[in-house]
Amino acid sequence: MPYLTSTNEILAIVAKYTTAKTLWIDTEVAEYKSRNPKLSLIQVLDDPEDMSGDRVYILDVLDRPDLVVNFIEQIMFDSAIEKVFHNASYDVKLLGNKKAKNITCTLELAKKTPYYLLPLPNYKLQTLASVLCNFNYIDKQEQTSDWGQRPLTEEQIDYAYLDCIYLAQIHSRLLELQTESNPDAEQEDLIALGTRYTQIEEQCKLLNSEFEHLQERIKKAMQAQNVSETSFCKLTGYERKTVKVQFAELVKIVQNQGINLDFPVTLTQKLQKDLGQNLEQLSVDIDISTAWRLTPKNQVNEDESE
DNA sequence: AGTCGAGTAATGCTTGACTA
DNA sequence: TAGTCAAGCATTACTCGACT
Repeated sequence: MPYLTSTNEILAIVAKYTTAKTLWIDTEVAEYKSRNPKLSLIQVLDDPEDMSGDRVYILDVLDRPDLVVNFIEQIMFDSAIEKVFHNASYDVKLLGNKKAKNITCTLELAKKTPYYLLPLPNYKLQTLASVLCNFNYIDKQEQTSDWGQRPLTEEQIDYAYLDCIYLAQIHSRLLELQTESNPDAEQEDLIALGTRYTQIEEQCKLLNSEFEHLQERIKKAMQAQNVSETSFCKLTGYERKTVKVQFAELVKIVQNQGINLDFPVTLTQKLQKDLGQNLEQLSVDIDISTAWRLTPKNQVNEDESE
């Protein structure tokens, strides 16, 4: 895990990365609580197979805006290079923001994976690494350490490069899960799917009804007993505020005050009916969409059907 | 601490089955 | 044919969790 501090070395490796197809990237930030967090490290891996860390380069960019700008322009803005991050929105904000191209976020990939295929208590990098790739004993202590200090400790460097390794491994496992869970709709076995569907339908109903019932009872009971927290759950109430006005009054004030306010209003069936003939004078926008609905058939038993 | 998208719960709307 | 009802959607207002 080469740790690079010299300008020339960093420029050279970034130049090399411009020909990469995919890069796995993580950053460490100093003063993250302040209003102006600054980049401390950019860790880059260009070979997902590497588990030794030899291919993770740690670029020290603390107080080196020139190097950061160079990285952003050479790598982040290049749509030919796929950049993989965990919770990309955080890192990308410091690395070119909206103009960054071709970003992949493993957090989003993981969340998109159906829960039953990837049942996890949370989607932290650490959790994904241990469940998906069997990396246990991950120490996250350094995450909140002082990334603005120099020299960095050995532990900090170790932590910094390991995150990239986890990232690449997680990414590849997530891609596997994705292909597995997104089969070609043309090729699906409708019989097998239907069998499974009816198989769990009854369980689903039973569980759901009990679950919802319990939820209601607990809510009611906690309110009645004035308990806000038990060892199982907590109950929080909040006020929902909705501001309403009569339509006629709104129209009047907009006209009288010359307020620039215009937006489409959905004409519900009731409104359409109320408008009656007048509807024809309006230049309505009609949006047509198809909603698909699955209705299970009651499988009739062969013996009973006669 | 700050951000931003995703999740959640309540509420209202639409639709289609059912009835008379 | 019109009225009623429940299931399923859509929308809204708010919270949560991920990163450092």
